Amino acid sequence: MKQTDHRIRVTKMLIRRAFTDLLSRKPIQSISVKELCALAGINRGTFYAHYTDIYDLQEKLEDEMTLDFQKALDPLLHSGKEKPTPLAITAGIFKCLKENMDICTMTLGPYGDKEFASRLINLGRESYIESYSRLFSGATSRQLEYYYAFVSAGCIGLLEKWLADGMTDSAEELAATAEGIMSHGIRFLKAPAL
Amino acid sequence: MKQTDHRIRVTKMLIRRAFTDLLSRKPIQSISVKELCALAGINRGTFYAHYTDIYDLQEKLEDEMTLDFQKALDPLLHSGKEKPTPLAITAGIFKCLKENMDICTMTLGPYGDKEFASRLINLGRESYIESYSRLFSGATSRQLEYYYAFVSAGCIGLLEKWLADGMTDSAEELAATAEGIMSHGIRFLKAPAL
DNA sequence: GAAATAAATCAACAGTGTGTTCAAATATCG
DNA sequence: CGATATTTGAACACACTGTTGATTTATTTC
Repeated sequence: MKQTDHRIRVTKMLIRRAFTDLLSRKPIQSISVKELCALAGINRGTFYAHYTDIYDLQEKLEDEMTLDFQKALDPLLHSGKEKPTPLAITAGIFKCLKENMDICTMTLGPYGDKEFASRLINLGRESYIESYSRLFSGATSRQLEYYYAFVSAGCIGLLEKWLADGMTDSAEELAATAEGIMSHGIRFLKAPAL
Repeated sequence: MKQTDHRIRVTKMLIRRAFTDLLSRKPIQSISVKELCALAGINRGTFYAHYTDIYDLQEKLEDEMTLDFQKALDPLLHSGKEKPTPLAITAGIFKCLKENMDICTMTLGPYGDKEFASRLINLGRESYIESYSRLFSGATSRQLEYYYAFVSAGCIGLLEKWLADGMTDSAEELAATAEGIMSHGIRFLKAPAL
C-alpha cells in the first residue's frame, strides 16, 4: 500500500514542480495538461495515470500540503503542558508558511487558490476560538461568526501583502501586527508592540 | 460613436444575464463560449463580434459595473457640504452592493472574482483613508499599509458571509459591524452598537 | 416608406487540447 | 535474473475554439 516505487515519486515531484512553476506565472485555468507535461518532461499519458485533470492535481497537491502543514503545526498546538497564547499560534502558523514558500505560491500568490489559504488558516482557528470565546462569552454567536469571517479573510489579505513584499518582515512581527489589529482594530497603530 | 443600436444592447444584455447565471453555478474556467451562447440564445459568431473570449467578457462587464457602482456611490461621497463619516461611507457601499445583487454574484459568490471585489471596495477607500490618517498621524506608513491590507480583505470576507447568509441583515447593521471590528477589533463584541 | 447600413445568423473550416487506448520500452523490486 | 509495475509513444474520436464568407434580418437615415 505504501508508495515505494521510486519512479512514481519522481514523476509526482516533476509534476509538482512544473505545476507550482506555471502557477507562479499564470492562472490555473490557462494551464493545459499538455504544457504542464512538456515542462515537467513527462508523457501526457503518465499524467493521466495519476490525475484526471489539472484541477484534480491541484486538489491532491493541496491535500498533501495540508497534511504537511498540519504536521508542522501539531507540535506547536499540543506539545507543551501550557496552552499556547493566540499570538504564539498565529506566529507559529506564519512561520510555517514562511518555511514553505511553495505553498504560498499556491495560495497567496496572484494566481493562488484563496479558498485553500482560508482552509490552512482555519487549521489553527479552533484553538484560537477557544481562547477568545471564553473572554467574550457575552457576544452572540452571529457576531462571533461575522468577526471570524472578517479576521480570517483579513489575515489572508495581510499574508498576501507580506508575500508580495518579499516576506521581509519576520513571522513574529507579522503575527504581532495581525494580533494587534484583531484585538484592538485601528488603535493598534498607536500601540503597535502590544 | 454612441451605442444606439437596439440589437446590440439586447445581445449584450442576453450575454450578461447568461453569464451571471452560469457564474452562480460554476467557476468561470469551466464556462465555454458555446454553452454561454446556447443559454443566451444567440449565435456563437455574435459573441465573437463583441468579445474575444470569456475572460474578455468578464473584464468588460466588470469595467461596466465599476462605472455603475462609482456613479451610484458618487453622490454619497461628494454631495453634502459635510464630509461623510467613515460609517456612512461603509454603509453606502454596502447599500450599493445590496441593490446590485448581480454584481455580488460576480464578486462575492463562491465562484466570484475576489480581485474585482477588492477593487470595488477600494473605490471608497480614499475617503476612508483620509478620515483615519488624520486621527493616527503617528503611525508608520508601513503599518498603515498592513492595516488596510487586513481590513479591506476583512470587509470582503464579511460581505461574502453576508451574501452566503442571504443578505438578511441590513446594510447599516453590517456596516456597523465592519466599523466596529475595524475600530476596536475583538472588543467590538462587547459594544456592538458603538 | 424605401434605400442604405449595420447586426445577427448559419454553415463550414482548420487548429488545438482532451481523455482514452494499445503495444512496446524501460525501470524497479523481490 | 526474472516478474512486475511504470512510463512511453502513437493513434484515436471528441469537443471547443476562433475565424471566414454568404445570407437573412433588423435598424437608421433620408
